Amino acid sequence: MTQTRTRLERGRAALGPALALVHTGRAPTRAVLTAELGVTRATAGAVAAELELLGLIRVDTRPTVIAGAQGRPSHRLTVDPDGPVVLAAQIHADGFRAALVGLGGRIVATTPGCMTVPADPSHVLGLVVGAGAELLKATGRTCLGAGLAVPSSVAEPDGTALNPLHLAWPAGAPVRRIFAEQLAAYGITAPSGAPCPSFVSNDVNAAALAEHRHGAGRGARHLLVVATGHRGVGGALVLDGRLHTGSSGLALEVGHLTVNPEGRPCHCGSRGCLDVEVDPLAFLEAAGRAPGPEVALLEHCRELLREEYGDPAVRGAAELLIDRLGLGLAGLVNVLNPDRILLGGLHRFLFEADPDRLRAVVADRSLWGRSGSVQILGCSLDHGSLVGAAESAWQPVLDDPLQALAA
Amino acid sequence: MTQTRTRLERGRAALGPALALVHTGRAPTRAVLTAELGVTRATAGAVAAELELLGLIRVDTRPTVIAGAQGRPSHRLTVDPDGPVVLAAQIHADGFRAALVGLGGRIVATTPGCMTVPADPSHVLGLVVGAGAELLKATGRTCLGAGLAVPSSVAEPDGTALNPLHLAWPAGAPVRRIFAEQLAAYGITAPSGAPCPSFVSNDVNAAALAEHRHGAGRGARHLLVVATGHRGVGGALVLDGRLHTGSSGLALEVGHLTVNPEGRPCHCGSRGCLDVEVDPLAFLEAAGRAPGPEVALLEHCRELLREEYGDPAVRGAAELLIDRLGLGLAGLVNVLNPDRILLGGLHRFLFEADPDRLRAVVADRSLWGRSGSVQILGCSLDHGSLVGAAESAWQPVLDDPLQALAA
DNA sequence: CGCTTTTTGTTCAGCGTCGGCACAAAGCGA
DNA sequence: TCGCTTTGTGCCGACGCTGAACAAAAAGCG
Repeated sequence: MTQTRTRLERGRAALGPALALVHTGRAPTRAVLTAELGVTRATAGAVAAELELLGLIRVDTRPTVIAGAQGRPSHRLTVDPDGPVVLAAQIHADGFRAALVGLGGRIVATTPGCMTVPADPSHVLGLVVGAGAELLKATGRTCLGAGLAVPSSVAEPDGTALNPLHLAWPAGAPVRRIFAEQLAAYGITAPSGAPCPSFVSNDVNAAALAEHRHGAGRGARHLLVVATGHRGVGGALVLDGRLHTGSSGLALEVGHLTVNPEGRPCHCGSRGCLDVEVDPLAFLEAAGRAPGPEVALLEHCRELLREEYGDPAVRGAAELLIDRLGLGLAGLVNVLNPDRILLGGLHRFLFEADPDRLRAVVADRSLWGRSGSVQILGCSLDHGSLVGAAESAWQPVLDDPLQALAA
Repeated sequence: MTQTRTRLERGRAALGPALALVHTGRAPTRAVLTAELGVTRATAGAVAAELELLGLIRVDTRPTVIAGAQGRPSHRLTVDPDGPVVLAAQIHADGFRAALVGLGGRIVATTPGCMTVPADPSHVLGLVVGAGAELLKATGRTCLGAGLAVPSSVAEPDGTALNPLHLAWPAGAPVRRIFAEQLAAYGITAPSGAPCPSFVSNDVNAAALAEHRHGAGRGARHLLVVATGHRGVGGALVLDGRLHTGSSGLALEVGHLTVNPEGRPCHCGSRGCLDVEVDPLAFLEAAGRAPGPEVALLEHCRELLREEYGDPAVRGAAELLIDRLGLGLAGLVNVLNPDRILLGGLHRFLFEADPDRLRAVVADRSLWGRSGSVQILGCSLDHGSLVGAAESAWQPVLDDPLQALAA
């Protein structure tokens, strides 16, 4: 009943991988695409033409000569800047943000960060989806999917938020269902009119995915991400380009690794957990500073570490926390053996205050710190969780562009 | 130059998956194979015929009627009992064992367990490969590959044993190279005459692979295996049918999780590690028993747990160790979120002494013990490491039978 | 004891896809 | 201006899969 818009002769199977290569910037030209896909030039050409016809990428045939290169100049491949987008949404303790994200992780449009206390899930998700609907109307873009990042474990396959404590939501809130309902309520659908494919994920998981594809995690085979927000520690693992969320979405709950056997009690029943030993409050307390207003806790820590690292109290507190963080990371290295670790939030600021100290602790306290060398870096994206939420929504398109665009 | 032995018209891509299904017993008939592969009956028929022609499986066309089934009886698919084998070898603290293992994890022939102190790697590997050569000569089987399991971390990609402490080998011994050399020295080659494909892996990793394919781990998506041998604790993780060994082969070093903050010092520099808190010596000491001879330590523990569980000292020691093991497992559950855990060695005996206690501890001490339900079982194979070593050697055949048999 | 129904195995035509090849195009350097 | 190198494109042939028709082997049923 629907006309086949293209007669694709070859390259159907390579369509997804090809799009993923352009999406992550690993295929700047058609020649590179040919090599990366391991197909003939003919097939790569057909694939590029088809992706252009689908409105996903642009093939720039103008002779853009690369200096020093011999032979005929290759056609440049870029993500179509006017192509379709996905709706990305992020909820955090202080508010929310909605954005439209194109291929390549490019934020096409975004709301300002909206400050509000996200008490009731339906209400907040209504606000953020409503903001997204405004953006869609204003830009006139087609929307292929929607992704949401929340600061909570998300149980699979039901899509419920198990511990959205920082949001004051009820535990077990059916976030995926509410998100889908709000999308429907605001009339956000797939081009076909079918319900918009929607995805909910933990914010650190989302950020890890974004970093792996567009940030400091590019090229890592086994990427471990550990980050603090205002409270609590989150972890994520990207294995061979795919998020490892465990059998029920609850993997990488790294907040309750013991990093200080004589430490303060944790709500989990144990004591000295990473969650309570290496967070902004613990840092400020160790540095002998007043905690200040809740919203600015993290920024306060960053300022201290940047401006007052000469102060022995600050430096001592930092070193104490770096050592404990290193102990936790070493435990994870022993279990996961990643080739790269990215740190976010306070962990990143602590790391950047004294990179060598953290590296040394991890190497000393992990069994094969020296042999199984692991690279440690800070997260590099400004809105990692937001872009990562978009990534999860892009995934079906990257897996099978034809099917995803038809739906 | 070499004649193509078969004219394969269809099913080339499905050949490997089909063999894997028969290998793991998930395709007892051609009809099931058709459904599992998601191809047409025609393709499944061609695949089965080709695999039979390659001498890997048998298609039994005799009318083996299954009671209660309507319609035409399906042809039964079985692994060819007279087909090719791989050489499997295992080194442990007390000696070694060599075996020939066919498809389906069937041990076709094996040496008795040879007791010796495996001091020099070249010497022991010479002995075990020599024993394997004898078996090959005696049975006249063709050998498609060789796998070796050792009680040590094996670094990738170099194939060196990093901590073969229980073998008194030097750390960093190039086990993979030595194994390949000994295979060449004993004239064990691929049918083509090329060097025999050889693989070295950690013994717990090997056992995990075997359990996943032929034992208590069948059907698990994320399988965690934790086991003790005589000394030390090993872990392994099978993700979606593939062993997760980390970026340099050193993942799942679970021996140094802290399970008793005030515990005994460990050689790793920390204290209260799983490695020293839940092993046979710790158990016997807690039970107030004399350790006895090194070789029989594990068997001694098993006897105690089976015969004298009524003794309050034994029971108390068991419960203490179960609680500590549970704490360690809970940490792993938080990080990995597996859907099944298998326990081996002393851990298995402790678990079987009081399954409910261990399950309760894991549920209580892991964050989502109740929600993300994890199944705990004991290992089920007699020679898991041996069969697992064979599995690693079978892998290329399962991935691409045509290429593997041609090589 | 036929016949029908159900399920499975086999053969064959059709065709979608892909590799390989030849040719054209586009820049560089002598 | 003429090779040389690299890249893009059209065309042919072949591989390998789907689908359908047909055959076979049991169970159910009057």
